[in-house]
Amino acid sequence: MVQQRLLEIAIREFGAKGLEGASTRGIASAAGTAMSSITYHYGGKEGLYLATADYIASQMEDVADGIALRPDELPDDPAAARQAIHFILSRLLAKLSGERSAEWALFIVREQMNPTEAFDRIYAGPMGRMAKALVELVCVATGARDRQAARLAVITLFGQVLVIRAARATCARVIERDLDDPALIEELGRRIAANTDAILDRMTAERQEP
Amino acid sequence: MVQQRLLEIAIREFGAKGLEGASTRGIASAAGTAMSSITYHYGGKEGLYLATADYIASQMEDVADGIALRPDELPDDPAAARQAIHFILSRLLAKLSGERSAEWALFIVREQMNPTEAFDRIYAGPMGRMAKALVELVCVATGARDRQAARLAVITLFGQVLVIRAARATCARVIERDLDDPALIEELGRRIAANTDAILDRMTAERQEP
DNA sequence: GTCTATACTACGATAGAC
DNA sequence: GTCTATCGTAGTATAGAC
Repeated sequence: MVQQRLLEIAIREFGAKGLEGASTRGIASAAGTAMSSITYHYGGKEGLYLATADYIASQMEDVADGIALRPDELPDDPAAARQAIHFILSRLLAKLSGERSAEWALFIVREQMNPTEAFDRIYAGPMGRMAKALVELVCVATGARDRQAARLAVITLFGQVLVIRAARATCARVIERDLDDPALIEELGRRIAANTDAILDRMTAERQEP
Repeated sequence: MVQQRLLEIAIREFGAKGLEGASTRGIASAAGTAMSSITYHYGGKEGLYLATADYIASQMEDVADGIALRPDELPDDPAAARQAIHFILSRLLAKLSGERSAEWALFIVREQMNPTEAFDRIYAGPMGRMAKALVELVCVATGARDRQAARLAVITLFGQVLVIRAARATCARVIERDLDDPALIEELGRRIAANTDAILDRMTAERQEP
């Protein structure tokens, strides 16, 4: 399918060079088609850019696959909530450390720092649902009274996982090992899980004596 | 100074569009000079790109300013080491949450995911020294026997801070408040400090019963 | 040291053949 | 639905005026 090939290449090109920097000619020729097919299918460069964001959002569905994210599905006892947090974070780590995430990571990070309509489309998908679910789960797991504390905790928990992708070269130098080694990622996952438990324990304690 | 103006604009342009995507004409005209002055001063586009990396590294000196990073200057008792970790992380948070870091952040993140010689130059500066120092400090603070555990912890600690820049739009949506608000950043700093203590405590405990 | 002038390649959009 | 052809604009590099 021409359209699918165009979108796959577009993720890489827009990720590497941005909306302005990327060239429709380059994308089209890499996809083995004529430039004018972008005009035909997406109306132009901006149209392809937004379609790429939608495509990324749809690709993220499998990260959330099998995870209960709907507010009414979330557990209401602390232990189960904590387990759900561990599950989501380990799923995210598997995704972010995988080779394939490298392709759309730069696209998303660019939108994170300089959001356009494309970010709205990405966040409207599994990403936003996962973020909302994590806040709820942290509230349940720690019995937090104010949501604000849970929100701050969620972004620090997420940061622990994000770093393997967003600061990949630094991680490689600090750890001095091949980041593609599954054993290393598993080790990092255990570290993150232990950190998460330590953080949630402390937040539970904070609740008693603030 | 023409060269300084050129470098400031180059950070933004290369950050937004990468080496290929950015245009020397665009950089030169935004800096109010002719394109050929880039050829004169830096030999061409690649030369300017590497000079931009050096410039970023030099700009990072003030993040490390006043922080003891030389191996022989590091404290050797756990409490002082822990305090030094807190100090470095809070300094990093102040820098990464500040408006000015937005400019070079994309340049660095791009190099993180797709490292070139430019990353070597950046990492050779304060960034690499800070990473090395953090590993040592975590070892001292927790009495860790193996360095590998300390290395993994350092990248998760760093991730907590990095997230405010690398996933800025997501943070804004999760927290539902203005990320430029200094009070919010202070609140986040307290959360990170508490998390860090919880993590270091747990690592110290892990050492006794592994 | 900074500029203009020039040569050549590549860009996005569009019209029209098939 | 996919292609080629063409338009006007913008890209890098280089040579040379001042």
